[in-house]
Amino acid sequence: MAEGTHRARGMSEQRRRRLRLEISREASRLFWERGVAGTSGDRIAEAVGLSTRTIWRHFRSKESCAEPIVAQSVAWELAVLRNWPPHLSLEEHFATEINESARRASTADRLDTLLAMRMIRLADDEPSIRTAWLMACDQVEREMTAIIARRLGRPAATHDVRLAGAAASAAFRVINEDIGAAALSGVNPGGLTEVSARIAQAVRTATGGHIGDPVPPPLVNR
Amino acid sequence: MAEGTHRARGMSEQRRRRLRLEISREASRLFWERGVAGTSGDRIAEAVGLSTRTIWRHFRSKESCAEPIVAQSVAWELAVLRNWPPHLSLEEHFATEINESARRASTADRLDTLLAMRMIRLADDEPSIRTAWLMACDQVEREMTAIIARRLGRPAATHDVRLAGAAASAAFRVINEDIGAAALSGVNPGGLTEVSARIAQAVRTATGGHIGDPVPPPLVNR
DNA sequence: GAAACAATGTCGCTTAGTGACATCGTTGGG
DNA sequence: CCCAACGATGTCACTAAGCGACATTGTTTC
Repeated sequence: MAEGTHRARGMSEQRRRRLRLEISREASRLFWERGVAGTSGDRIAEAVGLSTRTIWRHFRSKESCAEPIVAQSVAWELAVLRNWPPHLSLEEHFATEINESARRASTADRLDTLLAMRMIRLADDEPSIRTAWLMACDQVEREMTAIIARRLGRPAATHDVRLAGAAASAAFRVINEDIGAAALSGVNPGGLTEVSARIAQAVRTATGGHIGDPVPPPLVNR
Repeated sequence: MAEGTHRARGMSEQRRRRLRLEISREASRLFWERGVAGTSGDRIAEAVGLSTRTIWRHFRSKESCAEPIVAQSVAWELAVLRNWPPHLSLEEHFATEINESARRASTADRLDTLLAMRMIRLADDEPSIRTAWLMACDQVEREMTAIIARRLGRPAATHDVRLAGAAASAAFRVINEDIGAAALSGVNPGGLTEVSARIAQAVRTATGGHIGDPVPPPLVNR
C-alpha cells in the first residue's frame, strides 16, 4: 500500500486534455456550421465517434465544449508571458516569440486558431457561447495574475496585483476580440511588430506602467 | 393601420423589469439556501407564485435568474458614474453619492444588496452562477465604455476607449468581489472615504490616468 | 492469463426549456 | 354595458440536456 503503485491513476492529464480538445474541435465546427441551437449533444458525439454519455463525462454542458479550443488559442500567449525574461520589454519579447511561433506553427495549429476566432465571433450573437468565452477569459485572468505576481516578486493575493491582473487580462481580451474580428473579415490585423506594440502598450497602460518594461535585476548578490 | 393605436404594446418595460427582479429575488434566495443544483425551475416558480412556463418566458435558463439581482447591485454604481459631473474627481463624487445613497436606501434595498453579495460569493464555487456574474460584468463593461467615451468626448468604438472601458470595469469587478467577500464574512469593508478612494485609484490606474480626475471645461465659448 | 482498474457504452431517468393552444383580465369602442 | 382585441399566464405534450447505475472492453501488473 505504502508503495505508490498507482503512479498516475487514470487517464494522464495530457491525454484527457487531448481528448477534450478533439471533442472541442468537432463541436466548434458544428456550432459554426449549424449554430449552437442546431447541434445536439448526440451530433457532437457522432462527429467525434464517442457515445453521448462520454461527452457529458468530459463536459458539463454542450456550450462548454467550445472552451478548450478557445482556451488553447490564448494558452500560447500565456505561455509566452510565462517565460518572459525580466530583462526584456513586453514588445521585444512578444515580437520575437510571435515570429518564432508563427514559423513553427503547423497547419493543424492554424486550423485551431481559425476555429477559435470563429467561436469568439460567434460569442457576439450567441449568449451561450459568450459564457464559454468569458469563462476562458476568467482562467486567463487567474494565470495572468500569477504571472504578474511573479514578475513583481509579490504574492498573488495582494490587492493591487489582482487589480493589475484583471486590468491586464481585460486589455488582452479586447485586443484578442479585435484581432480575431479583423482576421475573420479579411482585414489585415497588422504586422507582428504592430500587434506586439499594441499589446504591450495596452498592458502597460492597464497596469499603470507596472508591467511591460524590463525589470531591473535585484541589487543584492550582484 | 397607419394610426398608432398600439400606444405601449405589451407589458411596460418597467413592469417587466420589476417582475424579473421579483423572480430573481426568490431564485437567489433558493440558490443560496439549497444550492443551484438543488433548486429546480418548478421550485422557483412555486416560490414566486407563477407557473414554470412563465419563468422560462422571462429567463432563458435557471442560472440566469440570478442576473437581475446582481445587475441591480452594480446598476446604482453605474448610475452614479453616469451623472458624474466633469468638474469633480471620482473620489469626491463617489464619496458624496455613496453617503447619499446609504442614507436613502430602504430595508428592501439592503436585502437586495445582501442577496447580490451572496450570489457573487456563490459564483466562486458554482460555475453556472459564475457565468451569470460574468455576463452581468459584461454588461457593466459596455455601459462603462459608453460613460468613458462621453467623459472623454470621443466615440465609444475607438480602440483606446474600449480598452479603458474593459480595464476600468475589470478593476471595478475585483473591488466589488472584494468588498462583497469582506462584508459577507463580517469584516468591515472600510469607510466610505476609503472605499471611494480605492475605487477611484483603481480606475485611475487601469485607465492610465485618463479617467478619475476632473475634466477641464472646453476652452471655446467661455 | 487473471485480478484490478480505468474508460467507455447502454439504458433509463429527471429536469431544463419550447411550441401550441386554452384561459383570464384588461382595455377601448360602439 | 357589453363585446372585440390583445397581451399575459396557465396547461399539456414534447425535445433534449445531463446524470446514476451497471455492463463491457481494454490495458496494466504480477
